[in-house]
Amino acid sequence: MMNLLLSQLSQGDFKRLEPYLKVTSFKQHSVLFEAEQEIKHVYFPTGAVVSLVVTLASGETVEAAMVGADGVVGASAALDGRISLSRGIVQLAGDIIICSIDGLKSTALQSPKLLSLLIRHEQTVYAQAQQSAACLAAHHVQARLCRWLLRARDLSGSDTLLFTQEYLAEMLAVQRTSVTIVAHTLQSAGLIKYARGKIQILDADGLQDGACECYSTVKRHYERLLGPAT
Amino acid sequence: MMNLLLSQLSQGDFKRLEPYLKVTSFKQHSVLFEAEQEIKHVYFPTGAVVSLVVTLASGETVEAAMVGADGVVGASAALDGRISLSRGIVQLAGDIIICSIDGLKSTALQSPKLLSLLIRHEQTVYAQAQQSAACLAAHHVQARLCRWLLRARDLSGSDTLLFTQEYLAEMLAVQRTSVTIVAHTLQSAGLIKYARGKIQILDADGLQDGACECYSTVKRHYERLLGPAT
DNA sequence: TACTGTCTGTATGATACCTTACATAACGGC
DNA sequence: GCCGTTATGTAAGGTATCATACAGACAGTA
Repeated sequence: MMNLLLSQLSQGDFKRLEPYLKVTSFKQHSVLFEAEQEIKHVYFPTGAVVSLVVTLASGETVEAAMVGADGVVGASAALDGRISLSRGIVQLAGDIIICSIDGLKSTALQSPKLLSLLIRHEQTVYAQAQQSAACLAAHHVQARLCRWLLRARDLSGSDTLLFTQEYLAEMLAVQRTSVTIVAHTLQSAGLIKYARGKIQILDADGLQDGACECYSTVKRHYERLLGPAT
Repeated sequence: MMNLLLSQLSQGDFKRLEPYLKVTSFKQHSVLFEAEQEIKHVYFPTGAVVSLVVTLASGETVEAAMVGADGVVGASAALDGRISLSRGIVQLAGDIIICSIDGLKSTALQSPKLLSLLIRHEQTVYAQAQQSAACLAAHHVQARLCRWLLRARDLSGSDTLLFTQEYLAEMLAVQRTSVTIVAHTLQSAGLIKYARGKIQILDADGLQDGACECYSTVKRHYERLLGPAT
């Protein structure tokens, strides 16, 4: 599987970027970078799914955005600033194409097409963050969980997701017991099936009915800016 | 008063941009653009303060970021995409320097300095959005109000702010009655004084003690990327 | 088989905030 | 000064979620 941004590059651009690329496998829960640290690499997931999370002084973490093979992590900071704004963690294990920030920046400044892709992609991530803000303020845990599962499914391309309720709780910024309750509800409704860290999505359409609008809003923004993600 | 981004441009860059600039006054609550619309202009506030808000299907609005003379609104979309991701509203009346998106884009592609400023600024807005997400998820109304008032004070440069509780409630994504209660508490504590849409900040340090970490986190991100805003 | 750690279920009281409703108070126009 | 409008205060019941605690179920290991 390839990364959707890289696959949109011209052959020439890709050749120019290629010397700086290196594929690496990451395990679930790996931390790619911490917030407010100098970053040295840019991450183009191919199989892995990465989340950008804010960490608060209390230790609590809140997810702002999720990126998979449809995007890139750290590109904006690579172009300028060079400091991460959030923590980047691997939600779902898989491969990531790592690129040096200097390689990306020099290539982007020579390739309007690449620069354009990065600028538009950055907007899709921004759109996710602002939608997360609205979602956390206005929507209930159950709708948020449905949204989250659908998003993880889209990015992983699989109906089986390896997440414990504990972990979901952290991502949704709620208590673990709250996740237990709504997960139970969703299972009773026949939408999902889960056991000990393994969640199967049985009825994606049903999940979408239960999800808040944020799922489709984020998708719409993405498709407008970068085309269908298939 | 000048815009902080524009004032960092070289004389040559500014001269190139100048033909596309036009100062306009905006009243409070003006809508600069709606979400998901084609944008034609970029906004450099000088006296005005602008908020970027997400509107949900329910009609509820949630603020993701606030920009004043320290920044620019719509620049990222101007560089590419050309579609707004959120609604832009004027929080506090004042002047805004309007620039055509074509003018900004062509100038930015010729001026690495301007492009760099825009890219770094975009990150400060992203940082606000993700912090808003965390804040809405984890922090109480009182701390959020303190944060919000301090931010509005910084951007307006004034200790007197013209906001009704109704309006504050919308920005904080809570009920008006909740604002009344915490505003009353803050007034009793001698931190603010308010009456019929006019809020005076009496003790900014006290407010900062009551505010959540998000206020200083956002400020720190900004200063790292663009220097002290003074 | 027993043991241990992890994951999930459930219960219970607390609480921040919602929702709705209505009362009071200030301002602006006439 | 009167009156409609807007802004703020307050009350009372409801609810989603928190916080904490503990119990049961499953998987891996010895």
